Amino acid sequence: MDSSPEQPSKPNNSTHSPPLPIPPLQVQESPVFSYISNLSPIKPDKAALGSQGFPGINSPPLVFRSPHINPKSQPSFLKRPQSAGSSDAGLSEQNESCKDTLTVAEESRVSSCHLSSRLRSCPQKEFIDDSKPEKASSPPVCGNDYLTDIVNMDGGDSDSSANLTPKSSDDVSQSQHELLDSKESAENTEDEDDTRREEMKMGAASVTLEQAEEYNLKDSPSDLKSVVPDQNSGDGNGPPDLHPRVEPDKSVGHALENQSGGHSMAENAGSGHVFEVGCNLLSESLQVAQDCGRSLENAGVQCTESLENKVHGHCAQIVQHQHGISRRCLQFEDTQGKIIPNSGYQNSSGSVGYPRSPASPAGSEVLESASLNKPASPSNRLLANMTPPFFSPQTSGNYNSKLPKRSGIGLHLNSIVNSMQMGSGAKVSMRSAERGSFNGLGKKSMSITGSSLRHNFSTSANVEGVPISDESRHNEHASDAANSASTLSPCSMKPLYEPVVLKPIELQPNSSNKRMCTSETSDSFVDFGHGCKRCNCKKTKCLKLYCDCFAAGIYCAEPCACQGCFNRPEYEDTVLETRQQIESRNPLAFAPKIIQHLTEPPTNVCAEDGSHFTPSSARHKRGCNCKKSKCLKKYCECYQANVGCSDGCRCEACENVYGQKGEFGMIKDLISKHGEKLDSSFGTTLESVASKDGLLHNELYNPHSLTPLTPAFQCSDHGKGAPKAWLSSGGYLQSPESCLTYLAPYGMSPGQAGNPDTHNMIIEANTGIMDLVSFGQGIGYGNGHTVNQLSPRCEVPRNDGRLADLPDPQDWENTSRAQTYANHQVSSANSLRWRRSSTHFDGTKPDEAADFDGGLYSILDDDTPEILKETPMPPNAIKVSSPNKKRVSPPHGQGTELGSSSSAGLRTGRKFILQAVPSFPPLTPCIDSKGATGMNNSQKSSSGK
DNA sequence: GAGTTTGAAACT
DNA sequence: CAGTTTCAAACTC
Repeated sequence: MDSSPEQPSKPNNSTHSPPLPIPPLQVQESPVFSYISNLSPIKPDKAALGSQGFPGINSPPLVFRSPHINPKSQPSFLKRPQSAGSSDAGLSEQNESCKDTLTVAEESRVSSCHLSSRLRSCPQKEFIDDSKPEKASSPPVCGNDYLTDIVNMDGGDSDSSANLTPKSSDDVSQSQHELLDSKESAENTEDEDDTRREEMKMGAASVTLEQAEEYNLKDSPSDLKSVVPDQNSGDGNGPPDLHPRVEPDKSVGHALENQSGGHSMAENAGSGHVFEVGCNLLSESLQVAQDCGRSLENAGVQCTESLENKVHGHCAQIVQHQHGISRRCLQFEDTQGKIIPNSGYQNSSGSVGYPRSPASPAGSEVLESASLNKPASPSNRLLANMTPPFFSPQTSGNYNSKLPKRSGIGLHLNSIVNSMQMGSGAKVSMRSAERGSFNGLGKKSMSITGSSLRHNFSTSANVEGVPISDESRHNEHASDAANSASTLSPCSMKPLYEPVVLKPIELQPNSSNKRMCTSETSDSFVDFGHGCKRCNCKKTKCLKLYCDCFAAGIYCAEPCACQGCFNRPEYEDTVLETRQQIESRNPLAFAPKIIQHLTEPPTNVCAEDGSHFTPSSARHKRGCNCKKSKCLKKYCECYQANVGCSDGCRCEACENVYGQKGEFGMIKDLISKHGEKLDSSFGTTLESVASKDGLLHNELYNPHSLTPLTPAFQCSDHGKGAPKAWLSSGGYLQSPESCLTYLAPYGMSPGQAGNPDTHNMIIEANTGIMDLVSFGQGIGYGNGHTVNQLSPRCEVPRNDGRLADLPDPQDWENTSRAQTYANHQVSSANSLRWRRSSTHFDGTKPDEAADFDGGLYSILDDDTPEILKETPMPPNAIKVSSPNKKRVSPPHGQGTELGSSSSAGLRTGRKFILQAVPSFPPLTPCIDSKGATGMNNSQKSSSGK
């Protein structure tokens, strides 16, 4: 702050001894860097290294390419996972073994195995982090542990959890023990299994199992889809459609890895899905296991004990791997003290790119989400309470491992991580969190997380820290961008963080989560760092948006070839001031440029490249202005982000392979149509729902919901392919602008909790449309809610389909308060930002925004929030048909509430959310079956309440 | 590696 | 708000 806005100039003038003695290395190495690197939009390629996040800076990273880094990193990620488990192979084997072993008698075990395997895949990566932080203790059972944790967490809340966990947990525990005992035997058994497999020609059986799984998955509501997509995306296998994921284990693991590495963003979006999916998977897994068992039986497969043993052994091994990973993570944390999270971050970034980009966005998100789930940890529990709905068993099921990790993640880490998602940032955040330093601790770390994080954290802290974590992350990211400059005051940061941070568990988990990524990423991380591309600024001192590092909210690091760089921790004040100045001019300046609308399922094909990324889901906020590149070169931001061009783009001769201008319009139309329907349906439902404050609160406050949502978005984005998109998506979600973070909680939690299904429905059904609608609704309230609403979390659907997932009323209250608080803060801060953003979008092109994607964008962005707040619903929004908007903003006069008070906003948001839920079902039909399923759940929840 | 092209960011 | 300039990345050679 010392530096007044002018300071930026200082750098210029003052020579720039930019790099002062500050050992760039430290910085770079510092978690912050990793975090930054991840976050930094900067090219993921090399970026990771030294980037450090700005204290106040948001997580612009989303927008950035950093995610791309993933590609490079991906390998590392992949390696990690692999390494972790070599686990992948192990998993696959395990899976197979599980199949083999699936003998009827052990269906339960099998289920656990499947779950574990699935989880494992994810977990391994994620787990690592989580496990670390939380504890290596959770040892073995990886997935199981997670499950157990989750179960515990969920406690009585989640029925599904109860259902799932019990078996899984028990089985797992047993199997784990057995496995552990028989580790040695396990290897042998593996071989045996293989032979037996061959002998048995399990093919059929396996096929049946897979089919069953797939079937289950497919059947499973949107969650499954979401999950599947994510995974797929992650793997790259991705069945074009949603479910590609039949291969739960590997796919998940890969997805996670990949996501973390490159797809993170897309996957993040997916991650949200993942959570849901995870939940679904859990339930499904159980079913699948049963089915498999049946099928196997039918097939005449005979599972010998040896097979079982083998399976268990595999599981145990996996677990061990995880543990090992976790240990590593823990060690890192312990030794480094969480510093390392960077690695995770990077990974994530890599994945996501970041997050989200998303870090492995997906992975990171997943991890984060997992961490959320982790609630097991003390703080986590709070989260758990919150999370249950989201993470509840279901999620745990698949992602248990993942989730659990997160549990620990707690708020800060998560938030940080999220912000970092993209990468290194997480580490930084972690450090800061641990240090409690946001206040003062490493500027870097603080800087990295930036204000956004702080805000988020603060909110989270207020909230109790628990729930927010994940959400906070997203929020943070989102908010970060907005807040980054202004809000960031460290002071706020401290308080917020400390509370949250203090919670060791959470932090660790977070860290772990990140780390998981990091741990995995760590390896990759290094790669990233090296590979990361950094800025090469010569005249801007790296204090302008020209600088990718700066734009990404990262400090420049060694990899950078910049000259006279002031974008260094040493010049934190200057950096912050500059940021603020820029934000003052353009609140969205640091916001993610790419927004994922819903999540498209992973149509994306190749996650890795992101080339196939589902452009449809993500779009560039402002749109490109290409005239000569035809949007076929990296000159085009849209193309660079692996997203399609939208109506908002002013490009000429657009040939964007990810999607050309016109395409988006169709979506709008659909949305508008659907919107109308939704509106009508919502109207009734919403009102009815609205009455149910509890739900609303839950949704709003449900932190879990928050995080999940964002992830989903992220995932949806590019997945792997597009770093920026990723980031953007992830960031987007998170980005303050997106409001998602804040809103996300709303939409996500409440709505999700209540309507997870609906969300899914929505998302799946109309990815684009749905988003809009949901956004509109969400926006109305909270702004970002829309995102959340959209977020897959909704999908997460509790197995129960119950809204009940929502934390206990008390918790909710607390959370709600916290959220409200956060909301206020956020809203206040964000509101401005959002408004700004909206002005941006809207302002710059109000019409456009409304019209085309803008609508979406606006919605997604913060526009909606503004709208909601101020009411002036953009015509578009209305057009969009988001009934919510119409009703919400203007009519009820709630507008004031929405705008002003978080509570009001929440209420409205709740209403919206609820409405959204009901409405979706109708819509869904068009969209996807999934949506329908989701609807059912959501409806149930809504109706039930 | 140097130079050109490109489009965003910044400025007027 | 539009137009111009500046900037750094992307691209080409």
